[in-house]
Amino acid sequence: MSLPHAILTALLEKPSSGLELARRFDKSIGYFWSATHQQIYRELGKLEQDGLIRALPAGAPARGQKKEYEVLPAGRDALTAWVSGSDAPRPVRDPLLLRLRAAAVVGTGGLEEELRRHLDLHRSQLAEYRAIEERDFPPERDGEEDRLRHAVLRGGIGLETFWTEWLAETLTALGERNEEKERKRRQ
Amino acid sequence: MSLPHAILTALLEKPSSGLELARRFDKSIGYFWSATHQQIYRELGKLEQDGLIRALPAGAPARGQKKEYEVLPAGRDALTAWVSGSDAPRPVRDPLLLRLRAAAVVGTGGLEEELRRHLDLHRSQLAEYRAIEERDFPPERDGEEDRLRHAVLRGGIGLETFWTEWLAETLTALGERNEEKERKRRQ
DNA sequence: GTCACCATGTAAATAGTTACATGATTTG
DNA sequence: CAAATCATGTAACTATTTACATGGTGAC
Repeated sequence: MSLPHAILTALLEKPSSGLELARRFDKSIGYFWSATHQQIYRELGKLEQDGLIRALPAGAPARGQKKEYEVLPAGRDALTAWVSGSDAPRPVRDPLLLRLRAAAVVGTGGLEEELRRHLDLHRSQLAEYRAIEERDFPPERDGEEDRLRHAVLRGGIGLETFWTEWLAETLTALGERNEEKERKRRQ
Repeated sequence: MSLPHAILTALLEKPSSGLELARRFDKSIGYFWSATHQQIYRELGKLEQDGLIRALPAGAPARGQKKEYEVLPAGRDALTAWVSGSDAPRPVRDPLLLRLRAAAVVGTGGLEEELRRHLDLHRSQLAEYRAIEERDFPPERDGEEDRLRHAVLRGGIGLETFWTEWLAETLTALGERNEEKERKRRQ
C-alpha cells in the first residue's frame, strides 16, 4: 500500500515520466522507499486506471516515447487520506543481523569482512546525508514548510549514525574475541 | 534467501515443531526477521525435501499431530556457508517516513497521533530489550560465545533508542510548527 | 460432548525482484 | 549507419500476507 503513495508524493512535487521517477527515487524518496523502474511503470498504469493520475497530452503515445504524468484531484485526496492512516512499526528485517546470529551458532566465517564493508557503505551514506542537510537545510533558514522534510532527513542521518556506531563497536568486540582465541591457541 | 537460514539457526539452537518455531520467532529471531506460521511450515517442507533437516521419528505423522524437526549435517554446512555470504545494506523502507514526507506536500492530518503511538511502542520495545540484556548478559559475565548474541541485541537496543529519540524530536518540531500556526491565526 | 485451544496445513492475493524485449534518439 | 543511451514495457519468479480449513486434545 505504500508504493502508490510514494509515487503520488513524488508526482505532486513535480510531474514526471516513469524513468524520471525511478531516478528521483534513487535520490530522495528511494532512501526510505526504494522501487525499480518495473514496479513504477506497473504502478503508474494502475494509478492512471483508477483515475488518480493522468498522462499529460503529448504527440504520439508510442512505445519508446516519453510519457509524463500529473496528479489529479482524486489522487491528492487519496494521498491526504492515507497520511492520517496507521501502520505497525516495521521490525528491522536485516540479513546482516541474521548472519551474526547464525554465526553465534556455527561460527563466524568471513563475517568480519562483510561488517567492514557495511561500515564503509554506511559511512559514505551518512556523509551524503550530511551534505544534503548542509545544502538544503542551513541553520536559521529552516522555514516552517520544510520542517517535515528536514525531520525525514534527520531520520536517515540518525539511522546511518546508529549503523556506523554499532558496526564499529561490533567489529571491536569481534577483534577482542579473536585475540582471546589467539592467546588460547598459543598456550 | 534469509528465512530458511533463520529457521536453520533456530533449529540448531533447539529442535522444534513448526508452531514452536513461530512462537520462538516472536520472542528472539523474529525481532529482526519475522515470519508467520504459514511461511514457516512451507519453508520446513522445502528444507526437509532438500535434505537439510528431518522430522524426528514420532508415532503417527497425521494432520493435527506435532512434528519436530532437527538439522542434518548438510543443513549445518549450508548455514555455515551462508554466514560468509554478502548482501547490500537494506534501505529502511518504513511507511511512517513516507507518510511524513507526503505530509510535507499535502499537510499533516492526524499524523501527530500516529507518531505518539509509535513512540510508545518503541519505548516499550526498548524497555523489553533492556530487560533481556540485564537478564541474559550481566556485566562481567559475558562469555566469549555470547558476544555475538549480545551484539545482535545491542543492535536492537540501538535501533529502538534511535527511533524513540527521533520521534520525540520530531513531535517537538511539529508542536512548534503548530504553535507558529496558532500565533499567525490569532493575529 | 462441546468448547477452547493446539497444531498443521491449503489457497489466493499482494508485493517485490530479475531477466529480457522493443522502439526512439543522440553521437561519432 | 552503428553504437550507446533513453524510455517503456512483458514475463516469470520469489517472497510475504491474509483468510480460511481441518484434525487432535484436554477441561468442564
